[in-house]
Amino acid sequence: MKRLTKDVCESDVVHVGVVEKVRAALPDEETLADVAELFKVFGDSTRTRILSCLFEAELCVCDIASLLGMTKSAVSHQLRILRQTKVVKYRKQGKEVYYSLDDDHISRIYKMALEHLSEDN
Amino acid sequence: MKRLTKDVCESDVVHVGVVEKVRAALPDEETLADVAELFKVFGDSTRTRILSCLFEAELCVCDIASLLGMTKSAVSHQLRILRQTKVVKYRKQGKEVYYSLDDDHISRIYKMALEHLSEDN
DNA sequence: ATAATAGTTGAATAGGTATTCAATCGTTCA
DNA sequence: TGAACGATTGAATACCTATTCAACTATTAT
Repeated sequence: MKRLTKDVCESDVVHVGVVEKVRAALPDEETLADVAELFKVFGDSTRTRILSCLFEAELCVCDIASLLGMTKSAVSHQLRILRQTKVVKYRKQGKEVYYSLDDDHISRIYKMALEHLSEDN
Repeated sequence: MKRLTKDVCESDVVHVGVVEKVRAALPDEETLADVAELFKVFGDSTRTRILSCLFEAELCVCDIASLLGMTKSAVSHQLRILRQTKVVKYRKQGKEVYYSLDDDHISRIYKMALEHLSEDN
């Protein structure tokens, strides 16, 4: 994804002082990658739609598929990603699997985004 | 990205009552698409790294390229996305273009994500 | 045991996207 | 004016990813 090359800016015009200060303050690469990873999960409208359903109620795969007008397969693939990233949890009951939000950080972040979008119209 | 198919779940086992309640409570598609769009911007580690630099100081393209070890071109491409989505703003001074964060919703959302990641270790 | 249904999974495909490369624009300075 | 540099841009490429399709598992009911 990222690769070093020649043209990295060897100029003398770089603001050395500021740059060094900023470099020292940066979080480590791993943390930044984790942040990006978390946001990537939210950065898909199918997953966003699934989450907005689960804000309202615990639902089975078939319910979600019905709400989104999508196949169970497509929904299940996305639920797998949400499961792996600990965004949703599930319980099995009979033939059905019920999904719900794993913790409320999720809805806080989501609601903050909605707020952001509405405030600057 | 999304497409209707036959297998959408025509089953009678769907929880009709709950589903209708949830459907009524859902935000409109456009809002959900906007939310996903916003998160998508954060869902790339290059952009996350750029933002974490801009949390610290206003910087020119060359500074950022230097900090990330990337070409000015690659950085500029990502800055364009951040500009278009109103996440960063810029001012031109001489030959250089200085970038900074557009509003502080951005850092609030970002910091909430960091918090989320650290809390559940 | 068999049929039916809920859900999952892997492979294939199609669409999306980040980086590179080369060309270009705009500004400054000699 | 022309050279140098910061920055942007478009096209090409290579990688990533969401959905489809078909096969499969597990559970329930007849």
